[in-house]
Amino acid sequence: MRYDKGHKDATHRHILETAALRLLRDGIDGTGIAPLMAEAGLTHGGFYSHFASKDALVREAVAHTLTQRRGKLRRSAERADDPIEGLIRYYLRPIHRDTPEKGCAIAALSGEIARQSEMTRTAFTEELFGSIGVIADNLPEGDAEARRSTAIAIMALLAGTLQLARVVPDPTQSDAILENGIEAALKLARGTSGGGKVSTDK
Amino acid sequence: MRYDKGHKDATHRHILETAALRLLRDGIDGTGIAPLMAEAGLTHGGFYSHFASKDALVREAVAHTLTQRRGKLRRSAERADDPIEGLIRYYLRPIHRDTPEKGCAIAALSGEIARQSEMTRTAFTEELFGSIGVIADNLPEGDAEARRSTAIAIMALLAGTLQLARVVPDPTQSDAILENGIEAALKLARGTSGGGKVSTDK
DNA sequence: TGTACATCAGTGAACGCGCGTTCACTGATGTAC
DNA sequence: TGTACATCAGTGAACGCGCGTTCACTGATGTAC
Repeated sequence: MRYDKGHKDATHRHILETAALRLLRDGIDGTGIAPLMAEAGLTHGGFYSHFASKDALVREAVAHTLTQRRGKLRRSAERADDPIEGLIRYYLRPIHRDTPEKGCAIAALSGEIARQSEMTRTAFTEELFGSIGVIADNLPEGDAEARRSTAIAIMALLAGTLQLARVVPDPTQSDAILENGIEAALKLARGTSGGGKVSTDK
Repeated sequence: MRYDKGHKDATHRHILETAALRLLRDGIDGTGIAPLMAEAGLTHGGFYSHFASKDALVREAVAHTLTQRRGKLRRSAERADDPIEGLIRYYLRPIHRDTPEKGCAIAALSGEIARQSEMTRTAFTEELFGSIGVIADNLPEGDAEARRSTAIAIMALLAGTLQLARVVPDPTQSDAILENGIEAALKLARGTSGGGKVSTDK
């Protein structure tokens, strides 16, 4: 077809973005090459002129979406009066539970990523620590090392909370899990110095 | 063959236990009926005289293993001087990260369970709250409601931490995540009243 | 006690299907003359 | 400016394979007589 310059790159990115949404929604094993390419408006044969393998796609798509979402996470903190509270409440929004393709790749995929090739796990780890860095940057107290430690725990708590909220079918119970996760994350964020505004002060 | 009474029940349980290990190790999509039955020393055709479907097996196997492990979790608390610290340290042992079939089904499977039938999610939820109950029973302070809330957060933090530790390929970094999870879980467990023995008191 | 038969847990071939991957091909367009 | 050709992103049939599920069958043993 001899498309104009940049056409292939645009297609590549389009496949990547389509893949990211499907991976978040259906998981790695649940995402087939042929249906994915069809959703991107292409036929499956062309896939291998863009990616060496499904594993390579997963690696690239997950890194792509995590890098992109990291900016959204950062802005959710900047937008709020209390940055870390803004970030936590943004992450645990009901829409991020109900629409996994809008939610976090760490919550949606870390269980499956743990069973992938070391190359994929390494790529994921880099992005993971990028997101942890955004959390650390918005913590109100402590030196860099202490904030990093707290940020790791908050990341684990947020991802774990979103997963449990997705498992529980009853909406009321699931909402309570999200609210509970917000309170606990704030407690971790505010350290040993106090209960914060969410918990009932005396 | 006309096996003696109780033989079928024994086989059923044997399949269930073999399935639980494979599910924890390979995930739901990664567990095939034929290889599973072969590992149990049977042929795959017999599967459907024991279970109505793969979905039914998953439901039953995950419930089975979670009920069983709940006892181990409870004993890990009873064994320790500080029950909740014993429980947390038991859950986040490196062997539970390195050998998923010995670890927690909530950490290994909640990502995939979120995509299963509502029937399976309901069964899983019941077991989930059973485990949360064990954590709540071992918390040192607060009324029943407060302990339950804290227990939910600790459950999410522990499962999230184990998942992140499994993703990260570097052993030193992964160990640090586990240690960090222990500290954070203890902080949540000990509430607003103090830093506890793990964090550096002044 | 000895024989005939009913039972039913387990067998293994077969089903249609979707998977990841390969490959000979197409055909629109940029480039060379 | 007009024609011939090279390029290469995308096509679609085909590959072997493992999946979940079905089903006619086997054969050891408990039971009936």
